[in-house]
Amino acid sequence: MAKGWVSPLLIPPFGTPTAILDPDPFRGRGFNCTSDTNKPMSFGAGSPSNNEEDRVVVNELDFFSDERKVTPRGDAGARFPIEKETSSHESDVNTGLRLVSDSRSEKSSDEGRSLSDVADKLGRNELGHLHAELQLMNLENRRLKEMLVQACNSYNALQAHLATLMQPQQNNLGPTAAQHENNVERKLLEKKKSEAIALKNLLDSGDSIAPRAQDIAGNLLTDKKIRGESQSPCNNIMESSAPSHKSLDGYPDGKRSGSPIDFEAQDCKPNKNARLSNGTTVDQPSADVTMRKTRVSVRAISEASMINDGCQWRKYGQKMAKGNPCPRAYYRCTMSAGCPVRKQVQRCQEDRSILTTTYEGHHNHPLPPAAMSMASATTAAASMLLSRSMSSSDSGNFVNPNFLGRAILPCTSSMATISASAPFPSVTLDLTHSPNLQTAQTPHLQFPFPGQETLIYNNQSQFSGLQLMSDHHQAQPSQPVPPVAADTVLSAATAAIAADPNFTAALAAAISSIIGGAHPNPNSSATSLSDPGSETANAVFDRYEQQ
DNA sequence: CGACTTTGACCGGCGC
DNA sequence: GCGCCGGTCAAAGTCG
Repeated sequence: MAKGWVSPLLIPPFGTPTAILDPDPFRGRGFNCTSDTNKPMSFGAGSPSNNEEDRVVVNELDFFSDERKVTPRGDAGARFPIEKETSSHESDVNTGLRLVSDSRSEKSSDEGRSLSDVADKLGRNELGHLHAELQLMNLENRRLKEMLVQACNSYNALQAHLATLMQPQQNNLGPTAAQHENNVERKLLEKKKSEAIALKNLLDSGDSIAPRAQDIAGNLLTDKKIRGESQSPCNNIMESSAPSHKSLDGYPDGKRSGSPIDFEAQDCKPNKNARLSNGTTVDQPSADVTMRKTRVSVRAISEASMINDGCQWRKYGQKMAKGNPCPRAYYRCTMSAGCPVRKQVQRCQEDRSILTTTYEGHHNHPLPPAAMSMASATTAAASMLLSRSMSSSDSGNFVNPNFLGRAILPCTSSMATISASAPFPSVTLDLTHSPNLQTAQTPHLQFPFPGQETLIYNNQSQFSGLQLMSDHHQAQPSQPVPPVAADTVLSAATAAIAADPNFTAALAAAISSIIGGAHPNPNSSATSLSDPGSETANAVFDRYEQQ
């Protein structure tokens, strides 16, 4: 097997967040974290395959397969199962024919021919079946590629259009028609981007569940235009709704301002100039200096020291945190000089198998494909956090009664954890539970989004997860829509969040769809390691409901 | 030799 | 003001 290729057949069910983890994912592996940065839409997570068609077809076969189980195969079989099986069949048939011919050498040539014909027909039937299946996959593959290209084109066009719209907006203070139009464009842009991400993930199954776990809240957007999109509405929120009293994260007015989710080119310390790798410092814009920190944490089961999230990290420190015998490791992103993104990794004190990864900051460089969905998901989570903090500012608490409570299912309470006591807003997504999609109580959970798309939860297959459907598909229910791989659920969650101006409700709905009515493990704690004051969304909701 | 990790020192925020 | 604590720095060590 060539380096960097992870067989999609080895991906465990989504409901088992125990990741296939690379103990040292970045060293000497030629892993995709540093490659293909110029091909953000390439499929297959850095697969070195020279035959793109084969690779994609294999992935798609995996989507269609009902036997997506952990069945170790040989390398060749994992990458080219059809070809291997086909050649195997051919070999068997040939061998069988030879044996038949040999054993029947004393019989008449007509009888031998007859037997050969029968065997040949049997083999051809199976071969034909496989060929037909292969053609079907190729057809579907082409269709998905076209969809992806279309989504990318729309995304780029909207990006360009948005850039022009952003110009006049900067000169206007109050809400104008241009701003309104900008908001519309923003929504469209985010929608298209989410669609592209979902499609990319659909075609990209060569990844372990660990990055998928981090997909939910792993990192922040890298695309500068998209970042600007995320920043703009947030700034609007800040300007329009920021109260004059103490902000919810405990900081007085004026101490922090600007978009909390935009950390580009800023150090994590708000009042400290970013120090570059060459030792020099650069002055940060005033808005960045007072930037508020937002953190997104992910809890996942991992035996490795660090889960693979598609980015490249360098350890710069380790400390013994108070109250936890496990050391906390500090990493910074090394994919670009001066990238301000940091992450902390710490094991859970109660359960050493659980790894908590906390992300902070915004990448200032393109991400490899494996990290793209993760980035957008985290941006969405941070945006959700921001929107909640802004809308609940007058309550004097970080979480308002609407947070997650209304839209989310009770079973999701252990999935999303928000912090009401941390000095900065944080959200913790607990992926240590084992959602059982097969026992979903809601067989067809559907929630519409602004625009044409609809996210549908489908439990007909454990791996169906979410399907991204357009009105076109809804109008033609007879047309089969290929089920999306389970890992795409997280991207679909991203899509849900990004497509809905109400990030909270969208996140709640998306998470609800992820676990699909699963019953969380009551023995598992959803409390954030780094934040003892964290509480589950439902607990928060209940507490505020009583007030 | 370069990239990376380790680890003690240092810095700043915060509570008392 | 002082001490605690989280976070970062940077020199030394390690590894391939």
